[in-house]
Amino acid sequence: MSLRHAVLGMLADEPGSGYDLLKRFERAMGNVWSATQSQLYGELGKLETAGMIRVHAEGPRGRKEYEITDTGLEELRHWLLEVDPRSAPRSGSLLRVYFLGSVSPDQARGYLATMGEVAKEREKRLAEVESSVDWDESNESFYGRLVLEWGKRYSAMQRDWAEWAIDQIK
Amino acid sequence: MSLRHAVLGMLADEPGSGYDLLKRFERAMGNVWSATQSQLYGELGKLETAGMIRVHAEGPRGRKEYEITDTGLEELRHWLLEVDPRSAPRSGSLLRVYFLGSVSPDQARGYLATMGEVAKEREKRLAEVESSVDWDESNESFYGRLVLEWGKRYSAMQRDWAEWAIDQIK
DNA sequence: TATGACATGTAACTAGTTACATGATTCA
DNA sequence: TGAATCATGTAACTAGTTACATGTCATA
Repeated sequence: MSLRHAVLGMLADEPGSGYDLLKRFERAMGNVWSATQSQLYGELGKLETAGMIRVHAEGPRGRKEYEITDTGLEELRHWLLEVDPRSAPRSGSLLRVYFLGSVSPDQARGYLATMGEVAKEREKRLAEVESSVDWDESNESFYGRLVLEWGKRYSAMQRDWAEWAIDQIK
Repeated sequence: MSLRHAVLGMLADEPGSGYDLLKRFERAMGNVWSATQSQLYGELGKLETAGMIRVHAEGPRGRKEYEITDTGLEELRHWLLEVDPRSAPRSGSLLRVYFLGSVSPDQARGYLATMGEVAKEREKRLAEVESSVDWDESNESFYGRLVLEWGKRYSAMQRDWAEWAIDQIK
């Protein structure tokens, strides 16, 4: 149950409405987690019921701005420090590679080439994020940069691997 | 819906029972996808109803050995070649990094160190798989090796990144 | 005044997890 | 004969997706 913790983490950085959080998912955090609008509003409701967040301001158009409570902060820290971070790996694109024996070598190379392209696009997008975000001295910026660097290394790895893999298919 | 395709892909390599497939998930494919026993048997039932697999032999203890049908092979190829492989990224361990500002620098370093350890364990496990599997000339072996190489590169990247990240925290 | 961004919610579905339940076969 | 492994299934739950539904506010 990580959406819950993503929401708590974002609200620990700064309060915001469901709409705000959705933007933040799309923008900075989209690389490592995503959520649909529907799921997000549902989770906000549950977190409020559980006393982990509370409405601290209301705005126009029914806007409800949430902030994290002490209970919520406690839950966030518990998750960060005491819950085993290992999770079931789930990579659809790598899963496909296993089964490329079911198509022709040319088609297999084509698939791997697409994987390489996707990695390149990702690198490009991350470079844009890097230059467009104004990195201040906040914790959010600091750890955000660590995650960004991870994304860059990951994309580069994937690109190199895809090129290598294409060469392996005679 | 990738479990369905994982099952089709495995049965395209060779027929097997639910129990067999479960072993294969744990063993070779665990790095990129996993499934619970419960989910697997459910999916086998649905695939049989859909005419994508069929029971081709029965054994002791109610064992049902499935094989893929032409309809199933068609579905597998469709998925491999025509379905956009991009999927929502979902990395719980990286998500946590975003929020390390909510704990002390020491605790943050501790978390990153754990990530590095996990990567090292993974490298070790993959090395064991590499030496224990008998890599023949089959397609399954060939593409399996590509995936294994990906895992090795991924783990090495993660380990290096974790070491770098720890150094960033003053 | 109409368009686009802001803003929230619900219903119905698919995917995945955890726990329970049962029984057969092998082999030490 | 007892333990490990083989083997399948169901029930109840949580997580995530897609589609629908509604309305407000700013501004061009």
